[in-house]
Amino acid sequence: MDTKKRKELEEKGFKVGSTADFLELSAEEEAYIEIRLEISSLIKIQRNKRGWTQQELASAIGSSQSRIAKIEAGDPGTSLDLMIKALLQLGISKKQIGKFLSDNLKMKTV
Amino acid sequence: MDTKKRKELEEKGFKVGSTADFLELSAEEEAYIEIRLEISSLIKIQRNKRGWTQQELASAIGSSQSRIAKIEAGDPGTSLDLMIKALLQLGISKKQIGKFLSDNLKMKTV
DNA sequence: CTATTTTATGTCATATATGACATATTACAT
DNA sequence: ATGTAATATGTCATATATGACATAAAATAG
Repeated sequence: MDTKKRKELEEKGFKVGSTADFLELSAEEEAYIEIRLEISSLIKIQRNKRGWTQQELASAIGSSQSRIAKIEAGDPGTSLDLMIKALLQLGISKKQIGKFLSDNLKMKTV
Repeated sequence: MDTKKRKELEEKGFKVGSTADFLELSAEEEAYIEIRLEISSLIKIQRNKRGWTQQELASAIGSSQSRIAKIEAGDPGTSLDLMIKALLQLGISKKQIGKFLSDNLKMKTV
C-alpha cells in the first residue's frame, strides 16, 4: 500500500501499524478495511437513491443521525453489525449484499 | 418465525422481542441474524477443512480460543467484524464471502 | 441573500464486545 | 481404561461501540 492511502486511513483512525515496520498492512487487514469502506459507501449510495435522510435511516434502525454520518464517513468506530442492519433496512437483501461483495463491479442491479 | 426457532435464538441470548407482541422478528431482524449465523457456521466449516484448532485461528487474529468457540456457537456477544477477520485469516476472500452470502447453495467452491 | 434542511464533527455516559483466564466437557488417541 | 488434546462455558476487567446531544458546516430552497 502506498503511503498516501495509508495516511488517509490513519487519519480516519484506523490502526494501520503493528506489522513490523508500520509500513504495510497485511492482505487480510487491507481486505477487512476494504470490506468496511465498500459497505459504508454502499449505504450512502443506497440511502441517497431512496431519498432518505440520515435521520430517517437512523430512526429505522434505532440509531442517531450522527452515527449514520460516521458510518458513511468510514469512521472505524462503527461496527459491521450496525452497517448490515442499515443496509437491510434500506431494502438491500442478504443476497444483494453478497453480490455486492463478490462482484467487483459496483452494483448496478441493486 | 415459529416458536421453536425463536426459543433457540432467545436461549442464545438474542433480543428477539420488542416487535409489539414479542412473537415475530421483522424480516430485517431475521436476515441480520441469519447472516451472522451463516458466517459463524462458515468459519467453523472452513477452520475444520484446514485442520486448524480454535486456538490457532484465535492466535492468527489476536484473539482467544474461547472467543472463537463463542463465535462458532453463534453467540450474539460477538461482532461481525471479528468474524470477518477470522474468515479472511482462514484464506476466504472478500469475493468468496460475497459468493457465500449471495448463493443460497452452501459454498462448494470455497 | 436568508431561512431551512441536511450532513459533519465532537463529546459523553452507558452498553456491548473483547482477550485472558479458569475450568468443565468432549473427542481422540494409545 | 487413561491420558491428552480440543472445544465449550463462565467470569472479569478493560476496550470499543453506542445513542444522545450540541453545534458547526454545507447544501438546498425561497
